[in-house]
Amino acid sequence: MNRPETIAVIGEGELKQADLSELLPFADLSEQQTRDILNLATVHRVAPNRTYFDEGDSAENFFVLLDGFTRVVRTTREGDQVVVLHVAPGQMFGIAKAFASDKYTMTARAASQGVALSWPSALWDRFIQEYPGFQTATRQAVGSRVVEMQDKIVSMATKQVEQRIAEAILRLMDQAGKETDAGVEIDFPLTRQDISEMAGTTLHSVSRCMSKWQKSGILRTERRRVVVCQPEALAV
Amino acid sequence: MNRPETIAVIGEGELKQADLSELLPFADLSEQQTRDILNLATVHRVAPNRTYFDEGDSAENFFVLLDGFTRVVRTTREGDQVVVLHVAPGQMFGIAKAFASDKYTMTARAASQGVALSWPSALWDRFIQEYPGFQTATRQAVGSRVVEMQDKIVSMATKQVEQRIAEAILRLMDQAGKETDAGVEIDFPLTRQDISEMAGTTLHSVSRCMSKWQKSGILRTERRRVVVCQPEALAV
DNA sequence: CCGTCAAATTGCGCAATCGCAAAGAGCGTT
DNA sequence: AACGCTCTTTGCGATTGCGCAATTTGACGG
Repeated sequence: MNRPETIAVIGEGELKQADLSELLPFADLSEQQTRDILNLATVHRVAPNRTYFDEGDSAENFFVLLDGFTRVVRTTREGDQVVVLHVAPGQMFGIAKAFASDKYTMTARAASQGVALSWPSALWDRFIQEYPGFQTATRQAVGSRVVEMQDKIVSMATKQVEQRIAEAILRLMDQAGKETDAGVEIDFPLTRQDISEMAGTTLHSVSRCMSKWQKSGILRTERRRVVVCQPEALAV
Repeated sequence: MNRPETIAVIGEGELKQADLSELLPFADLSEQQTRDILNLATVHRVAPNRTYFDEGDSAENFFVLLDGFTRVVRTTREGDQVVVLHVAPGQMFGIAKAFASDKYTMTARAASQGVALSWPSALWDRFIQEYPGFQTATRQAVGSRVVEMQDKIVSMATKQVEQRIAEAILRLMDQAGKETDAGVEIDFPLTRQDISEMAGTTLHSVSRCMSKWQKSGILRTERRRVVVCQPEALAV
């Protein structure tokens, strides 16, 4: 994995080509190309729980996440939030252009302090034509997100709450797992409410489940922190 | 809407450009181009409940549905089927190429007798380059299906079974509704089991709901047939 | 060090929905 | 016309998971 923090820390003026070239969408570019792309980019730093963009906004930009995790969320008329998918560093999001849409259909909310680059949507087609890896990267982005959504639908249709919670945690582990001596820790603050929004249930059920797992030693939790000790026990 | 049956009925040798040009992916083409595309196409006729392709198959072709309805389905290890989305005539499906994938991730099963055209996936990139409408059409196809999946996820996470069943029926109405004097009829055979797979519930719950609706005059059903009399009553 | 607030835990009752089983109905086939 | 098949209906009991409320815990700011 790339260490995108370096970009974030050193600030816009000093963005290095080396970093960008590790991002999938911009692989295999010349130095000059990389520099051009960076010159067109805007850097966003978003505090936890704030949004990169909101559902219904006109889709002026597309993004690549450099650091932090982002939840892509939909809010119902009743005010329930549902997490439709998760974005990890290195991935694109807000790619309405790939859907021939001029509005974002969901809200992108930072799960933890986040850094992203964005470009005006008007550049989308130009990037596709000029940069060979971009087309492929967008397809892969779309593909993996479609698969993620499929899995979620199947899971919600057929699995019980407990299994769905387990799946949500396993997925977070994959995306944001950090090895520690006690087990794999999920690398950003995570409330029961957050998990319930991913699993499509209530925070109560999540709390009960996780208490039970804590008792049997499968995982350990403190406030907003989760460490998974026995991932096998969560997988069905 | 186009009347794709004409294509189906008259057979491959006589496919007419006029029909193809009404399909979104191939809008705005010259006669010569249309002819070229048709020459490369294969016609598929698929009986109800048979598949165009199966989950895991290598994605050799992409399809455009001409006639009939198709369910795109995923099967769980336990054997439960979940309908992830529905394809109506004129739409593309099996577009693994748009997801940078070389395998189908789902099964496409004909809900009713169906006719589709297919092309080898190898032609995908060529079509995108050569035919202006194709790129846009694929983006729209992907976009609308992503939205459909989003809606489904939100719906399954927040709505009760009864509302989900109602939504499934309303969606079918939109896609396959045929006006009759009694109301809008869904234009292909549809079992309780089918509906339950769409709504993510059991056929029993579907049966109960629909009996209730039948009693209050909201809809009328016979074996495998559904006529919706008061669509407003189903919308929340 | 204390006050305040958000997050997490837990018990209890209830409503929704599943699962099973049995019976009935419609349709095509022989 | 009878048979067999699939689809449908319905009742009932078992569970799951939700909703509410009270309590506890931990973090943060002053």
